[in-house]
Amino acid sequence: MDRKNKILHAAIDEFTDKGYHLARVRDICDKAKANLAAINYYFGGKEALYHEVIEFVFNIPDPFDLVVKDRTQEMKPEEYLQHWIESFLECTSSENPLYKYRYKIIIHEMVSPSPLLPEIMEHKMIPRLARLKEIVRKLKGGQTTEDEISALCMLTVGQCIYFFNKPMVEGFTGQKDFVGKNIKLLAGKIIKTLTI
Amino acid sequence: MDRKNKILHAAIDEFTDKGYHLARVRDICDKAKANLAAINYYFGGKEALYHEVIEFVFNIPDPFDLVVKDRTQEMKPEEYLQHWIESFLECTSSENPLYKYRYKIIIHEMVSPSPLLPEIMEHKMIPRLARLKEIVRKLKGGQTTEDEISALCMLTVGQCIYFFNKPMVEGFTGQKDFVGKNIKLLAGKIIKTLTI
DNA sequence: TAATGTTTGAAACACTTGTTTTAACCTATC
DNA sequence: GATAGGTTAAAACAAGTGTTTCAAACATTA
Repeated sequence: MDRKNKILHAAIDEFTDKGYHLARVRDICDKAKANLAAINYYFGGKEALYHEVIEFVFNIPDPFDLVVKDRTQEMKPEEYLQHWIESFLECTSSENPLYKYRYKIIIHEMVSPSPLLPEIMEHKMIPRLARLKEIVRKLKGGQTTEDEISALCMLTVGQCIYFFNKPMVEGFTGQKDFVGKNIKLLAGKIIKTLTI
Repeated sequence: MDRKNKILHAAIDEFTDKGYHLARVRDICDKAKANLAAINYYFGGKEALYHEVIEFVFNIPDPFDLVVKDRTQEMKPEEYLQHWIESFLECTSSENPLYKYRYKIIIHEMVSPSPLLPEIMEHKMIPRLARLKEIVRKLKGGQTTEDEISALCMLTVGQCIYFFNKPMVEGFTGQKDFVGKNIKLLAGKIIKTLTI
């Protein structure tokens, strides 16, 4: 792997772990075994590097995208949402860090926004949530209000994303892999939020 | 209000807003109109000041405590949980910042832990979650597994705490006070997670 | 009032952090 | 091999950040 790519991947690690503000360019260079000046040489600065990290991370296809592919139209809403929720939970407990990057970035941006949040919001998050909304509307039928659709979507996301809270889940259950062990149980409960 | 108290309250503002690492002692002093050296004079340093902030914030009685008081034993689990959830949602949308402090600290600690997280976890959070667990166990009866009880509690907290995400909720619904407007709707959905 | 202890304020200190500079080091092309 | 263009490395810079210093100001009490 060339140096630029090594820096990019070290940056992904650092930014997803600490968030934009607490990430340190010196730590990124150390991880990449690169000189401090390399970030500015290759990327133009911390913010520009973060921008490339965002582009990379939000283009990683997650397990859900792989399962669903182009079958969105032919899938029943229940089936689609079942996959959506299980994939989400899998990401929170997966050994593969690739699947966690996106959500880690989102969580950091929600708590300590970077200068790039408006862009991420507009181009990465709103479109994704809009697709979820569409499917939930299909599931619930025409008589359901817009507010109720929004509420259902957010309750679903809230239930899933909470399990990225490693210290919380471990502190509360005393278990290291509670989510991985209980994906079916959790997904079953969450899908009921939507179907009942 | 004496200077020490003014600093404490400015610190509460700053720490709950930015979290421990991104809070700036200079900003706290500016807010309190105090000299930079005052923090070290009165409190002994940034971390010691944060410690006092934690003690203060976690001792503010929230709306739930006020309603329930000593009636925990005589209340039906359903009633107790109904209050618990509605109070939580009220905190997320309340005009009164007092009720938000605790949750803001928790969220920051989960995402970017401070040196005080282990203490907060042990003395402030685990006991509170244990009480919730107890009530949920009472509600679900003896045949329910420990993992299912834990799952239900975390799904409940996850649903509630998600609504502290101002940028998320506003970006997704396009509304400034979605939660305040829809507390009953949201609480109704969340309580179903537990009762069905 | 004088003496004592407490509080305040300006400056400086030591360290961190993103960026820039400048020279040395490759490497491909003629 | 000489040259030019791209790459790397060490050092320095400027701004930020928690802490400390020390003398002045203030308040309290004998």
